[in-house]
Amino acid sequence: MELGKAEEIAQTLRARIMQGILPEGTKTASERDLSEEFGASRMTVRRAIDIIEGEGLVVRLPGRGTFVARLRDRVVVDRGREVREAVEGYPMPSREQRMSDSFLKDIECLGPNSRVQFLEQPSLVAADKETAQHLQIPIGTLVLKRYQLHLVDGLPHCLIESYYPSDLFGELLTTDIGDEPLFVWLHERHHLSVAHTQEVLIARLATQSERRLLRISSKAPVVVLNRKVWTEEKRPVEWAHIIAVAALYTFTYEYDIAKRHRPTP
Amino acid sequence: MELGKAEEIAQTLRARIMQGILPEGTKTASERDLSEEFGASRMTVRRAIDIIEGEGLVVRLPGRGTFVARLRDRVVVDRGREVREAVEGYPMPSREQRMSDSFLKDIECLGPNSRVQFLEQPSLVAADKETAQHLQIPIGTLVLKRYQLHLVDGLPHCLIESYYPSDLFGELLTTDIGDEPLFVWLHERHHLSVAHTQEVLIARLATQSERRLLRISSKAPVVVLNRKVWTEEKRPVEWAHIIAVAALYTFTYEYDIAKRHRPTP
DNA sequence: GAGTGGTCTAGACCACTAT
DNA sequence: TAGTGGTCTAGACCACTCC
Repeated sequence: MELGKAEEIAQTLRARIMQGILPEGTKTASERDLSEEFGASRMTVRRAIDIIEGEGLVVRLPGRGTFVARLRDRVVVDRGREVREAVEGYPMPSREQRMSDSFLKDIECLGPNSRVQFLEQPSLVAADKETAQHLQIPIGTLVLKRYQLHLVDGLPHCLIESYYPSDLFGELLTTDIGDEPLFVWLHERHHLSVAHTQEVLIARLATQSERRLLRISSKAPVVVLNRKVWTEEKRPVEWAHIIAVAALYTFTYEYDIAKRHRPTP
Repeated sequence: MELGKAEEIAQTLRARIMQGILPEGTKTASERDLSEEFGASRMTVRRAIDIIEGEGLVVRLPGRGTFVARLRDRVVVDRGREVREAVEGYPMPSREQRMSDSFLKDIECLGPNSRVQFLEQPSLVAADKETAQHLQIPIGTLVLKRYQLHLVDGLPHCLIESYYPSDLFGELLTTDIGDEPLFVWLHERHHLSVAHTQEVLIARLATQSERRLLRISSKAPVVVLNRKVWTEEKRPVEWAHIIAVAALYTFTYEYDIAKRHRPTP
């Protein structure tokens, strides 16, 4: 098969990383050096690195260099385990690399070496049309807004913009719950249990502002995950917009299939 | 905020599409014309189009031109509806744009104007290590392999490479079940019901071969969905590797949260 | 044959990081 | 100050589609 020059270079670099010639965390040769080595222009080398960056093999840090990604850092978001646990006999997916293994710890959990940076101070804002609709409240109602950047080992992993009904969560403006998961706090404080969630996933290229915050290049894809959480009483208590660096995440969904064996006519 | 020139051009094009100045299906100005209009080099215009292509706003057809994507063509893969149906009172996600609304119709279903192209004739192949592990059979066991390209309105949407135990599905080598869903056939023929599934999603840039088959550019992301399906008897009956053009898909997952309100210590 | 997107070149300047 | 990645330029040739 005919390969472009950039694709050829990408394959060579890929092989070097896979074979351990370039170990995890290593700084690769600079783009200028690589263009000399491969007899290609720098733009072509950049396209090659774009490709393997999109695959999550390397991370680019402006001003510093390009580094081989630590594969173990890919976060496994594991959903529907409750279902699996209820149905014995199905093999469990590999546990290594797992950062979160319960909904409550979740994508928002703090793993080792990870931390959360608030991009804005949590505040009360008027719900726009979309937020109001999802939280089932009138437009303009005050809601608690949080805007966070999650980092692992200092590397940005995801952006979370989330909205909560202020009557339940408003006191978080003045109260610090530390590392306690939000929904654990909700149960202890208001005796409300989260019971149901809907997640809508889309993958696309990052926008300029997302790229700046997540420190990724212009060709790196992100996964946009819009999450809605309801309590047992069917009250929406969270509407979150999560932007995750695609190369750093794996999403696992596991669920039972309805006993309905024919498509509806 | 400081925007690059490419990002600026992307925003302008985005606005033209959103405001209907460039309606769905319209052919946009050529890259050369746009570079003249914006006073930018063609490479910069290409990067701008890369961006909005990654967002799914336009589709590039080599030799023909760049066309405004028909947004309604984004396929909504809707999972976990069984759960929602069992829990009354939760609002249903919007139905418009929905192509598949049941697992059995699923990502493999044929919507209007869609068709499946077999890239290889279905055949019996020896299971490699990965396939054998997932189907819980010895390495080298013969399995039925299917390799398909799914198109909607002539536009490639996804690639599906799937493996099935040959004792159950082997006769499909010589039997054509037409449009009947595979698992409906399985139930009618062998009285086996699919009961459980696991899906692992990753988003990344497409490889060269994927790009060729799916006719997308080198910066367009894809969603890789590895799916495993079990019967009620906990027997794996499918191991599938699905490559979907990210810009053409939305994945919706909806499920109940276990009644466990504390993270494990 | 004219027009299109796909790829590549050989430079250039910038902002940032490290020393 | 030297090195890095980020961006941009003004060309070039190719394969493909359409007329």
